[in-house]
Amino acid sequence: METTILLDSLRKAGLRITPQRQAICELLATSHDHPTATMIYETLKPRFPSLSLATVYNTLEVLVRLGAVNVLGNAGDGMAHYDADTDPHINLACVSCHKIVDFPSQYVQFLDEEISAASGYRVLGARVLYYGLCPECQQKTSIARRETDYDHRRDNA
Amino acid sequence: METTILLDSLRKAGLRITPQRQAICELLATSHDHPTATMIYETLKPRFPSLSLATVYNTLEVLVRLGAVNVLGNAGDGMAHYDADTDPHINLACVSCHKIVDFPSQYVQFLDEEISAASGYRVLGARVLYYGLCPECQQKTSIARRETDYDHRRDNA
DNA sequence: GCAGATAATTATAATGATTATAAATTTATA
DNA sequence: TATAAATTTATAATCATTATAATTATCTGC
Repeated sequence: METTILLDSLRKAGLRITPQRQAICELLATSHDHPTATMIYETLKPRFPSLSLATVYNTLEVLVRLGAVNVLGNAGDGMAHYDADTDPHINLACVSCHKIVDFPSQYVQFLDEEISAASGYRVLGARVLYYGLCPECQQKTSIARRETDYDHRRDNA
Repeated sequence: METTILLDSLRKAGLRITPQRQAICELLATSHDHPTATMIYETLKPRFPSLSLATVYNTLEVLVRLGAVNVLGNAGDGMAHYDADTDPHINLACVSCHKIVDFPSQYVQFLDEEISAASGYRVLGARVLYYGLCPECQQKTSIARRETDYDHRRDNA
Protein backbone atom coordinates (compact mmCIF):
# COMPACT_ATOMS: atom_id res chain seq x y z
CA MET A 1 0.00 0.00 0.00
CA GLU A 2 2.55 2.62 1.03
CA THR A 3 5.40 0.44 -0.09
CA THR A 4 5.84 2.73 -3.07
CA ILE A 5 6.27 5.73 -0.78
CA LEU A 6 9.23 4.08 0.89
CA LEU A 7 10.74 2.95 -2.39
CA ASP A 8 10.25 6.39 -3.89
CA SER A 9 12.10 7.99 -1.03
CA LEU A 10 15.00 5.67 -1.74
CA ARG A 11 14.86 6.46 -5.44
CA LYS A 12 14.65 10.19 -4.82
CA ALA A 13 17.80 9.94 -2.72
CA GLY A 14 19.57 8.28 -5.64
CA LEU A 15 19.77 4.91 -3.92
CA ARG A 16 19.27 1.59 -5.64
CA ILE A 17 16.19 -0.52 -5.28
CA THR A 18 17.63 -3.94 -4.53
CA PRO A 19 15.47 -6.99 -3.93
CA GLN A 20 16.41 -6.90 -0.26
CA ARG A 21 15.48 -3.26 0.15
CA GLN A 22 12.26 -3.84 -1.70
CA ALA A 23 11.32 -6.71 0.57
CA ILE A 24 12.17 -4.74 3.69
CA CYS A 25 10.10 -1.79 2.54
CA GLU A 26 7.23 -4.06 1.68
CA LEU A 27 7.36 -5.70 5.06
CA LEU A 28 7.51 -2.37 6.87
CA ALA A 29 4.61 -0.97 4.89
CA THR A 30 2.28 -3.93 5.12
CA SER A 31 2.91 -5.37 8.58
CA HIS A 32 0.72 -3.82 11.19
CA ASP A 33 2.88 -4.65 14.12
CA HIS A 34 6.01 -2.57 14.40
CA PRO A 35 8.84 -4.94 13.69
CA THR A 36 12.36 -4.93 15.05
CA ALA A 37 15.44 -5.47 12.91
CA THR A 38 15.61 -9.08 14.05
CA MET A 39 11.95 -9.71 13.28
CA ILE A 40 12.42 -8.37 9.78
CA TYR A 41 15.54 -10.46 9.34
CA GLU A 42 13.85 -13.67 10.40
CA THR A 43 10.73 -13.04 8.37
CA LEU A 44 12.73 -12.45 5.21
CA LYS A 45 15.42 -15.08 5.74
CA PRO A 46 13.44 -17.93 4.12
CA ARG A 47 12.90 -15.87 0.99
CA PHE A 48 16.47 -14.50 0.97
CA PRO A 49 18.68 -17.23 2.43
CA SER A 50 21.77 -15.07 2.01
CA LEU A 51 20.25 -12.10 3.81
CA SER A 52 22.42 -10.50 6.46
CA LEU A 53 21.31 -8.69 9.58
CA ALA A 54 23.66 -5.89 8.60
CA THR A 55 21.64 -5.29 5.45
CA VAL A 56 18.49 -4.97 7.48
CA TYR A 57 20.14 -2.48 9.81
CA ASN A 58 21.64 -0.57 6.92
CA THR A 59 18.35 -0.28 5.11
CA LEU A 60 16.52 0.77 8.23
CA GLU A 61 19.13 3.38 8.97
CA VAL A 62 18.78 4.80 5.47
CA LEU A 63 15.00 4.93 5.71
CA VAL A 64 15.18 6.61 9.09
CA ARG A 65 17.67 9.17 7.84
CA LEU A 66 15.39 9.94 4.92
CA GLY A 67 12.55 10.48 7.34
CA ALA A 68 10.45 7.74 5.76
CA VAL A 69 10.46 5.58 8.86
CA ASN A 70 10.38 6.35 12.56
CA VAL A 71 12.09 4.51 15.37
CA LEU A 72 10.08 3.75 18.46
CA GLY A 73 11.81 3.19 21.76
CA ASN A 74 11.62 -0.37 22.85
CA ALA A 75 8.51 -1.96 24.25
CA GLY A 76 10.21 -3.46 27.25
CA ASP A 77 12.18 -5.92 25.17
CA GLY A 78 15.34 -3.92 24.60
CA MET A 79 14.98 -3.62 20.85
CA ALA A 80 14.16 -0.75 18.54
CA HIS A 81 10.83 -1.01 16.79
CA TYR A 82 10.31 0.59 13.40
CA ASP A 83 7.22 2.36 12.17
CA ALA A 84 6.60 3.17 8.51
CA ASP A 85 3.66 5.37 9.36
CA THR A 86 5.10 8.85 9.78
CA ASP A 87 1.75 10.56 9.98
CA PRO A 88 1.03 11.87 13.44
CA HIS A 89 -0.37 9.07 15.54
CA ILE A 90 0.08 7.35 18.86
CA ASN A 91 1.71 4.03 19.57
CA LEU A 92 0.51 1.90 22.43
CA ALA A 93 3.11 -0.56 23.70
CA CYS A 94 2.24 -3.41 26.00
CA VAL A 95 4.97 -3.92 28.59
CA SER A 96 3.93 -7.53 29.04
CA CYS A 97 3.58 -9.00 25.55
CA HIS A 98 5.70 -6.31 23.83
CA LYS A 99 3.22 -5.70 21.06
CA ILE A 100 2.82 -2.19 19.73
CA VAL A 101 -0.42 -1.03 18.18
CA ASP A 102 -1.57 2.24 16.69
CA PHE A 103 -4.10 4.52 18.25
CA PRO A 104 -5.68 7.23 16.15
CA SER A 105 -6.12 10.47 18.02
CA GLN A 106 -7.55 13.78 17.02
CA TYR A 107 -5.12 15.63 19.25
CA VAL A 108 -1.77 14.59 17.88
CA GLN A 109 -1.85 16.85 14.89
CA PHE A 110 -2.54 19.78 17.17
CA LEU A 111 0.56 18.84 19.10
CA ASP A 112 2.62 18.88 15.95
CA GLU A 113 1.40 22.31 14.98
CA GLU A 114 1.81 23.67 18.47
CA ILE A 115 5.40 22.51 18.72
CA SER A 116 6.49 23.59 15.28
CA ALA A 117 4.99 27.00 15.89
CA ALA A 118 6.07 27.69 19.46
CA SER A 119 9.30 25.84 20.20
CA GLY A 120 11.75 27.17 17.65
CA TYR A 121 12.76 23.60 16.87
CA ARG A 122 12.87 22.28 13.35
CA VAL A 123 10.83 19.15 14.01
CA LEU A 124 12.11 16.08 12.20
CA GLY A 125 9.95 13.41 13.74
CA ALA A 126 8.21 12.22 16.85
CA ARG A 127 7.69 9.21 19.02
CA VAL A 128 4.45 9.34 20.89
CA LEU A 129 4.62 6.11 22.79
CA TYR A 130 2.27 5.21 25.59
CA TYR A 131 2.98 2.06 27.48
CA GLY A 132 0.90 -0.08 29.73
CA LEU A 133 -1.00 -3.33 29.77
CA CYS A 134 -3.09 -4.32 26.81
CA PRO A 135 -6.58 -5.71 27.52
CA GLU A 136 -5.44 -9.33 27.02
CA CYS A 137 -2.47 -9.02 29.35
CA GLN A 138 -4.59 -7.30 31.98
CA GLN A 139 -6.62 -10.49 32.18
CA LYS A 140 -3.55 -12.67 32.27
CA THR A 141 -1.89 -10.65 35.04
CA SER A 142 -5.07 -10.32 37.05
CA ILE A 143 -5.14 -14.10 37.13
CA ALA A 144 -1.47 -14.65 37.81
CA ARG A 145 -1.29 -11.62 40.11
CA ARG A 146 1.90 -11.16 42.09
CA GLU A 147 3.21 -14.55 41.04
CA THR A 148 4.43 -14.20 37.50
CA ASP A 149 5.03 -10.48 37.55
CA TYR A 150 6.25 -9.50 34.12
CA ASP A 151 10.00 -9.57 33.66
CA HIS A 152 11.57 -6.16 33.96
CA ARG A 153 14.57 -7.09 31.92
CA ARG A 154 15.52 -4.38 29.49
CA ASP A 155 12.75 -2.18 30.70
CA ASN A 156 14.69 0.95 30.08
CA ALA A 157 16.62 2.14 27.07
CA MET B 1 11.88 20.56 44.99
CA GLU B 2 10.21 17.28 44.08
CA THR B 3 13.06 15.31 45.55
CA THR B 4 10.76 14.38 48.41
CA ILE B 5 8.23 12.90 46.00
CA LEU B 6 10.84 10.48 44.71
CA LEU B 7 12.07 9.61 48.17
CA ASP B 8 8.53 9.12 49.40
CA SER B 9 7.78 6.68 46.62
CA LEU B 10 10.80 4.67 47.73
CA ARG B 11 9.69 4.82 51.35
CA LYS B 12 6.14 3.83 50.48
CA ALA B 13 7.48 0.80 48.67
CA GLY B 14 9.34 -0.18 51.83
CA LEU B 15 12.76 0.52 50.35
CA ARG B 16 15.63 2.09 52.21
CA ILE B 17 16.75 5.65 51.76
CA THR B 18 20.49 5.30 51.33
CA PRO B 19 22.80 8.25 50.73
CA GLN B 20 23.30 7.07 47.16
CA ARG B 21 19.60 6.84 46.46
CA GLN B 22 19.04 10.19 48.04
CA ALA B 23 21.68 11.80 45.87
CA ILE B 24 20.33 10.19 42.72
CA CYS B 25 16.79 11.32 43.49
CA GLU B 26 18.03 14.81 44.22
CA LEU B 27 19.92 14.96 40.97
CA LEU B 28 16.95 13.68 39.00
CA ALA B 29 14.58 16.14 40.61
CA THR B 30 16.70 19.24 40.33
CA SER B 31 18.57 18.86 37.06
CA HIS B 32 16.65 20.26 34.18
CA ASP B 33 18.33 18.28 31.50
CA HIS B 34 17.31 14.66 31.40
CA PRO B 35 20.38 12.76 32.48
CA THR B 36 21.54 9.31 31.47
CA ALA B 37 22.81 6.71 33.90
CA THR B 38 26.37 7.56 33.00
CA MET B 39 25.82 11.27 33.47
CA ILE B 40 24.38 10.65 36.91
CA TYR B 41 27.26 8.36 37.76
CA GLU B 42 29.89 10.87 36.74
CA THR B 43 28.21 13.78 38.44
CA LEU B 44 27.98 11.91 41.74
CA LYS B 45 31.31 10.11 41.61
CA PRO B 46 33.30 12.97 43.21
CA ARG B 47 30.89 13.07 46.14
CA PHE B 48 30.66 9.25 46.42
CA PRO B 49 34.03 7.88 45.35
CA SER B 50 32.87 4.32 45.89
CA LEU B 51 29.74 4.74 43.79
CA SER B 52 29.12 2.01 41.27
CA LEU B 53 27.36 2.31 37.96
CA ALA B 54 25.30 -0.70 38.97
CA THR B 55 23.85 1.26 41.86
CA VAL B 56 22.78 4.01 39.53
CA TYR B 57 21.10 1.52 37.21
CA ASN B 58 19.48 -0.30 40.10
CA THR B 59 18.06 2.87 41.59
CA LEU B 60 16.80 4.08 38.25
CA GLU B 61 15.16 0.74 37.60
CA VAL B 62 13.40 0.87 40.95
CA LEU B 63 12.16 4.40 40.38
CA VAL B 64 10.92 3.48 36.94
CA ARG B 65 9.12 0.42 38.22
CA LEU B 66 7.45 2.56 40.89
CA GLY B 67 6.28 4.93 38.19
CA ALA B 68 8.14 7.85 39.75
CA VAL B 69 10.46 8.30 36.81
CA ASN B 70 10.03 7.90 33.07
CA VAL B 71 12.52 6.64 30.54
CA LEU B 72 12.90 8.58 27.34
CA GLY B 73 14.22 6.90 24.27
CA ASN B 74 17.65 8.12 23.35
CA ALA B 75 18.32 11.49 21.79
CA GLY B 76 20.56 10.15 19.05
CA ASP B 77 23.31 9.17 21.45
CA GLY B 78 22.31 5.57 22.17
CA MET B 79 21.59 6.05 25.84
CA ALA B 80 18.42 6.09 27.89
CA HIS B 81 17.52 9.46 29.34
CA TYR B 82 15.53 9.68 32.57
CA ASP B 83 12.81 12.14 33.41
CA ALA B 84 11.56 12.71 36.95
CA ASP B 85 8.64 14.77 35.70
CA THR B 86 5.82 12.30 35.22
CA ASP B 87 3.18 14.92 34.64
CA PRO B 88 2.01 14.92 31.06
CA HIS B 89 4.40 17.00 29.01
CA ILE B 90 6.44 16.87 25.86
CA ASN B 91 10.17 16.34 25.51
CA LEU B 92 12.05 17.97 22.70
CA ALA B 93 15.28 16.21 21.80
CA CYS B 94 17.92 17.78 19.62
CA VAL B 95 19.47 15.21 17.31
CA SER B 96 22.59 17.31 16.99
CA CYS B 97 23.58 18.32 20.53
CA HIS B 98 21.54 15.54 22.26
CA LYS B 99 19.96 17.88 24.75
CA ILE B 100 16.40 17.23 25.82
CA VAL B 101 14.16 20.04 27.02
CA ASP B 102 10.58 20.18 28.20
CA PHE B 103 7.78 21.75 26.31
CA PRO B 104 4.54 22.52 28.08
CA SER B 105 1.50 21.76 26.00
CA GLN B 106 -2.16 22.10 26.67
CA TYR B 107 -2.98 19.09 24.55
CA VAL B 108 -1.04 16.32 26.25
CA GLN B 109 -3.46 15.86 29.08
CA PHE B 110 -6.27 15.46 26.59
CA LEU B 111 -4.23 12.72 24.97
CA ASP B 112 -3.88 10.95 28.29
CA GLU B 113 -7.57 11.04 28.95
CA GLU B 114 -8.45 10.02 25.44
CA ILE B 115 -6.21 6.98 25.55
CA SER B 116 -7.18 5.80 28.98
CA ALA B 117 -10.81 6.09 28.05
CA ALA B 118 -10.84 4.66 24.55
CA SER B 119 -8.02 2.14 24.20
CA GLY B 120 -8.73 -0.43 26.86
CA TYR B 121 -5.11 -0.19 27.94
CA ARG B 122 -4.11 0.33 31.51
CA VAL B 123 -1.72 3.20 30.88
CA LEU B 124 1.44 3.08 32.98
CA GLY B 125 3.44 5.86 31.40
CA ALA B 126 4.27 7.69 28.25
CA ARG B 127 7.11 9.02 26.22
CA VAL B 128 6.12 11.94 24.11
CA LEU B 129 9.38 12.72 22.43
CA TYR B 130 9.73 15.04 19.50
CA TYR B 131 13.09 15.26 17.87
CA GLY B 132 14.64 17.76 15.59
CA LEU B 133 17.13 20.59 15.60
CA CYS B 134 17.17 23.07 18.43
CA PRO B 135 17.46 26.76 17.52
CA GLU B 136 21.20 26.87 18.32
CA CYS B 137 22.01 23.81 16.23
CA GLN B 138 19.95 25.12 13.33
CA GLN B 139 22.37 28.03 13.13
CA LYS B 140 25.39 25.83 13.43
CA THR B 141 24.25 23.47 10.69
CA SER B 142 23.10 26.25 8.41
CA ILE B 143 26.66 27.51 8.54
CA ALA B 144 28.42 24.20 8.24
CA ARG B 145 25.81 22.85 5.81
CA ARG B 146 26.57 19.51 4.13
CA GLU B 147 30.10 19.42 5.51
CA THR B 148 29.86 18.38 9.13
CA ASP B 149 26.54 16.59 8.92
CA TYR B 150 25.71 15.31 12.38
CA ASP B 151 26.92 11.81 13.13
CA HIS B 152 24.19 9.21 12.76
CA ARG B 153 25.83 6.76 15.11
CA ARG B 154 23.34 5.13 17.44
CA ASP B 155 20.50 7.01 15.88
CA ASN B 156 18.06 4.21 16.48
CA ALA B 157 17.11 2.28 19.59
C1' DG C 1 23.88 1.17 71.81
C1' DC C 2 24.45 -3.86 69.96
C1' DA C 3 23.69 -8.41 67.45
C1' DG C 4 21.28 -10.65 63.78
C1' DA C 5 18.68 -10.54 59.72
C1' DT C 6 17.89 -8.24 55.62
C1' DA C 7 18.65 -5.05 52.00
C1' DA C 8 21.79 -2.33 49.24
C1' DT C 9 26.22 -1.39 47.24
C1' DT C 10 30.11 -2.67 44.89
C1' DA C 11 33.24 -4.86 41.52
C1' DT C 12 33.20 -7.59 37.87
C1' DA C 13 31.76 -10.52 34.25
C1' DA C 14 28.27 -11.57 30.85
C1' DT C 15 24.75 -10.36 27.55
C1' DG C 16 23.11 -8.82 23.38
C1' DA C 17 21.58 -5.18 20.23
C1' DT C 18 23.76 -2.33 17.18
C1' DT C 19 27.99 -0.64 14.33
C1' DA C 20 32.13 -0.94 11.88
C1' DT C 21 35.06 -3.26 8.56
C1' DA C 22 36.65 -5.47 4.62
C1' DA C 23 35.87 -8.71 1.04
C1' DA C 24 32.64 -10.49 -2.35
C1' DT C 25 28.75 -9.57 -5.19
C1' DT C 26 25.59 -7.01 -7.75
C1' DT C 27 24.02 -3.11 -10.43
C1' DA C 28 24.25 0.73 -13.71
C1' DT C 29 26.62 2.71 -17.50
C1' DA C 30 29.29 3.17 -21.46
C1' DT D 1 30.88 -7.04 -22.05
C1' DA D 2 34.14 -4.36 -19.06
C1' DT D 3 34.45 -0.85 -15.53
C1' DA D 4 33.25 1.69 -11.60
C1' DA D 5 30.28 2.41 -7.91
C1' DA D 6 26.99 0.81 -4.72
C1' DT D 7 25.32 -2.88 -1.98
C1' DT D 8 25.37 -7.10 0.40
C1' DT D 9 27.50 -10.24 3.23
C1' DA D 10 30.17 -12.32 7.03
C1' DT D 11 32.45 -11.25 10.87
C1' DA D 12 34.44 -8.78 14.53
C1' DA D 13 34.14 -4.94 17.68
C1' DT D 14 31.59 -1.68 20.65
C1' DC D 15 29.24 -0.40 24.45
C1' DA D 16 25.00 0.33 27.20
C1' DT D 17 22.75 -2.44 30.19
C1' DT D 18 22.11 -6.80 33.30
C1' DA D 19 23.35 -10.47 36.14
C1' DT D 20 26.21 -12.39 39.81
C1' DA D 21 28.45 -12.98 44.02
C1' DA D 22 30.84 -10.98 47.72
C1' DT D 23 31.07 -7.09 50.82
C1' DT D 24 29.04 -3.50 53.37
C1' DA D 25 25.41 -0.82 55.34
C1' DT D 26 20.77 -0.49 57.41
C1' DC D 27 16.98 -1.64 60.34
C1' DT D 28 14.61 -4.04 64.20
C1' DG D 29 14.21 -5.77 68.64
C1' DC D 30 16.61 -6.42 72.78
